[in-house]
Amino acid sequence: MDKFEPVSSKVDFAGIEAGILKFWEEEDVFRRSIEERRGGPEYVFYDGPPFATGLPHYGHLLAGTIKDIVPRYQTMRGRCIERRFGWDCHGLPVEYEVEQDLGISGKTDIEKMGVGVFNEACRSIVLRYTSEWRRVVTRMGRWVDFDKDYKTMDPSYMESIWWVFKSLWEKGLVYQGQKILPYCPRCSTPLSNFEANQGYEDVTDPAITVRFAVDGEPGAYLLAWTTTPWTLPSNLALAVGPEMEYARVQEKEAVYYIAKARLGAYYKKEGDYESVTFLKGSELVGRCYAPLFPWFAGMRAQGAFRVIGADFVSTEDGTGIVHIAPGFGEDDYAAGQKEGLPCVCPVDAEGRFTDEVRDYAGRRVKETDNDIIAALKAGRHLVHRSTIAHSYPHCWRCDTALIYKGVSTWFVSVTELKERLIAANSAVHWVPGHLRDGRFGKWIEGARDWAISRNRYWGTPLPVWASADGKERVCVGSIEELEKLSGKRVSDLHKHHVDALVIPSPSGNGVLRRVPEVLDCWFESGAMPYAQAHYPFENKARFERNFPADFIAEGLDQTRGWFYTLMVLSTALFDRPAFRNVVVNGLVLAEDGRKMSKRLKNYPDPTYMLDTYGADALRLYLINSPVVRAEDLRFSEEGVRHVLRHLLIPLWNAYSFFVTYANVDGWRPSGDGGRPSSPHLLDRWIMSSLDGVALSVAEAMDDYELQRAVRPFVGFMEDLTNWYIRRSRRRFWKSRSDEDKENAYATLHYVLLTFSQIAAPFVPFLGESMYRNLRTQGMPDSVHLCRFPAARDGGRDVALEEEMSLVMTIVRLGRSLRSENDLKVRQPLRALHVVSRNRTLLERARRFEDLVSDELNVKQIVHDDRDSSLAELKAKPDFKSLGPRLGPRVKKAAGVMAKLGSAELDDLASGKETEIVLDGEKLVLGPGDVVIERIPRTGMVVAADGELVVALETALDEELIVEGLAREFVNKVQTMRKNADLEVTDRIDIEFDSDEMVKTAVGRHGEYVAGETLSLSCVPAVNPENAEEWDLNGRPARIAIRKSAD
RNA sequence: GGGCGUGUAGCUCAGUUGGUUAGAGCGCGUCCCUGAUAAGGACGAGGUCCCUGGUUCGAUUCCAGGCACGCCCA
Repeated sequence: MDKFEPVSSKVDFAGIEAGILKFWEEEDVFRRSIEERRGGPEYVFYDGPPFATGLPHYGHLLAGTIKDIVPRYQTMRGRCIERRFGWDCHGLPVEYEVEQDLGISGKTDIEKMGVGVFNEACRSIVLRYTSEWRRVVTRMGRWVDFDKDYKTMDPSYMESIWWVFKSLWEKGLVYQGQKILPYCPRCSTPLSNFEANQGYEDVTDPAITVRFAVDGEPGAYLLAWTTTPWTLPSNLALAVGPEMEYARVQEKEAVYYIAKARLGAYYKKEGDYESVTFLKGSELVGRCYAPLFPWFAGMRAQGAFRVIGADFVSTEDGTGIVHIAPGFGEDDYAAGQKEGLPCVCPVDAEGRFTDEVRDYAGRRVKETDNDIIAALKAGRHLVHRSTIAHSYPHCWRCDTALIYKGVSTWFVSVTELKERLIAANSAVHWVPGHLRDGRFGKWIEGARDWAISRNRYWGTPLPVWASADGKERVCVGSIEELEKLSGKRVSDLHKHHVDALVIPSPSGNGVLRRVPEVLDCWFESGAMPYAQAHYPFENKARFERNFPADFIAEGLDQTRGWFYTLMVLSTALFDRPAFRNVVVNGLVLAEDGRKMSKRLKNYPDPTYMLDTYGADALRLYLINSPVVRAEDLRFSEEGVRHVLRHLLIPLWNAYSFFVTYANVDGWRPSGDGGRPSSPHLLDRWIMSSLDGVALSVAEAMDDYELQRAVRPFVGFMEDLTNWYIRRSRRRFWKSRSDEDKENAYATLHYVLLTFSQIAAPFVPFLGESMYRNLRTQGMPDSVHLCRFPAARDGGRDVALEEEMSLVMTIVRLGRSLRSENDLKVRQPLRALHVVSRNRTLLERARRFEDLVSDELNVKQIVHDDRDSSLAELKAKPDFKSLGPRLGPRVKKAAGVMAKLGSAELDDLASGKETEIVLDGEKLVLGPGDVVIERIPRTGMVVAADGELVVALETALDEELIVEGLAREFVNKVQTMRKNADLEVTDRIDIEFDSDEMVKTAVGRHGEYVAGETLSLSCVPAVNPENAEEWDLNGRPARIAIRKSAD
């Protein structure tokens, strides 16, 4: 290979990416990037399993990008990182889909058709989108192993879950209890609270006020308010706030008790009742009342139907007297427990009244509201009836209104673990950091016991076998154990297989059968660290060596999901967090700030984005945004295009520039592609900047701050393309090869090659494409097999970087002066004055004299240390220094300093001390106490920045004008060359016609014109053929170019 | 109602260990450049740094209380 692959400046990123994907696959690069690091330090990554019931969206692409960048970077730091993809296979979403597919609904239907049939149907659909996922994830450039993926329905995975469960069981952390949970009557299952909260919707419900006749006070009633009339048959108590004020309202025919604060809501004016007296809630506590319905009236003997005191009673709405049904509300249940009340729950698994409530037996509870209200009215219990619009939870999957009811459920006692959870969490590095003690920390502190069981079918069964009376229980922790206990072969742990197995009672009392519940899929994903490794049945030593994970990354929604379940299980099992570093990403919203919605079509299709802009642009756009710090991102196609235009294309152009000229010159890197030792200041500067970038990127990546890691790219791209290459272009173009040209090539080659390595984790395709072409012999065939470029010790030359930034300031000021004075850069000027009292600064600027004069097209740079003639000096206090010293007098001092004379100002500017008088007191000012401002004197072509003043000599003489014309002429010819699509190496012949001045200019600067335009001849002609009209600084010209014969 | 986060230019976002002159990109206007061309440069307009108090010589920054938006929890 004696040339680089030609690189066109016209670039098709999507096409390049396709080629790189093919290369990765054919050369097995991903696998090699792991295998080559075997034996080295391992870096452990856990991938949170998605439900594959839908297609990946931007949220997945974002998380996937983070999950790719960090391991790619760590791989380049020498770590060995396995990345297994995972699939969340179990759970309600799948069951729901199958119900839809099969056209059935609810537990009755499922059991009628057979759990085995149903579960196998579930198994058959869970993986149906996996190939689509694989395609998109791969297209994004993410390296993750789909072949060695883990599935939560694998027998080995499920066996480990059993081991986890049994471990908790043995630690006494699992218990079965009754809890009031949000319950979906359609799915026949309790939901966790965080699931219930996913489905709040605004609905209108009945809101009725009913009266309860007080025992021993004929005609007196307690008023209670409820939005769930169907819970009234189960009423067992009424609660009041003991400290709250209540009113006893005397109406014509009855007496009503109601909270004083709620009087106004029920009585518009005082005349609505006859009289009113007040009493404290505590005075009502203990009074008894008559039940509304007969069915549980017998409970009176057990303490029901009396007034109790409770602290949750509020007067925000209702009557300040709360109807208590312990079977149907969390507060109610807790109050009931406290008061020793019985608990009734006459509702079956499908949300229908049981036979206990005779009148409504078999009917869905919500559907009985109206009949119950009618019955109450008939019984003269109803006082008021209206409706309320409020937010009420619905099943996040099937949209059915949830009910709250007591359910027999298995729990992990998280409350018992709380202190240990907090301790484990304190060791985790969260990005952003506030999550640790903020949202996640607070969540743990307030954690309640975790309901882990589901009364469903498609999930890992609880490995508990119990006797009919529930007194004997055996927890099984492995397949082997189950085989031994049941005497049967076991190959599948799903419900329809293991439910058939019975275990003989250890005490000889018949057989134990498995309890019906399956585990919540959150329990399964939380067990992922162990289960994906089939721990402890396999990989024991390896797992223990590599636990916890170094890194995970998911969305903010996992605070109460995966992050939490991972933490609970790892703490329960090992008293450690399951991950050391976690990057939390925010929500990707549509550009209009709303959620992305397929229905609204308010976002561009990911595939279209990938095809149009490429994965690298999309990745970089996502990463270079606050969404990697858990903030929201409004996704905008414009933003992706911006990344492409301002980062990727400039980089590509720089690369294309290099390759094009290197090939023209037949330049090849000598040696190993290591850092060249050029004496040229530009070369040394760009390499120093590059070191700075490598260092910043590494630092940010080591802190897991991805946006910070990407930020230096922007500045570097500016420096490289807009300064280094532009300023160095001539060094590449000059026809003679010499040492300087060699240095220029070697430097740019080194910089591009190194930068391809720095950028590789972020833009893996572009990085790879550049690297593959630029790499030298002996280097790995993929950039992703390289070591990340570390900033070399002493490689930085910070002084040089500061110098260059000074030079850039001078140039910026000079350009600004030209622009203000309408002097185009092509017009040479006599001189630029660089003026500063700071000799060091002048000295530094002097080193780049040639660069500045060339850039600003001036014949001479004049350095001077006297700035007073160009700019007026003004002094202001340096508040940082003088503020603490003078305190309140600092403002006065500012006034005095504003009036300083030129002699004093001169002294201060020259670094001498001076005195001012403040409140009659002498005050010595050192140079550190003042800030000197330079205000360019009006009427002069002067600009200032800090200690620096720059002035431009604008007078033109004949020589300058002629030279300007020559430049103008060259410029037009170049435009014509380009319009004619000539190669940069093509030679041309020029004929032109213009006035004498132009002819003089072309004649006098003939060599320059020939060199710039690669013209073999350039002659005046009377009427040149195919000439183009031009205006050269106001002089008409006709120019014709023709590609030379040879 | 509670928790967490966010609030800086028309838009997207940096920044501020407290220092009197708050930045970038996009967009807009004027001009320049045209061998980086899906570009580039200069200049300009555009800001009560959400509000109110407090601490301080000095607050966009720290503290307290509000407001708005988002997410989470009730």
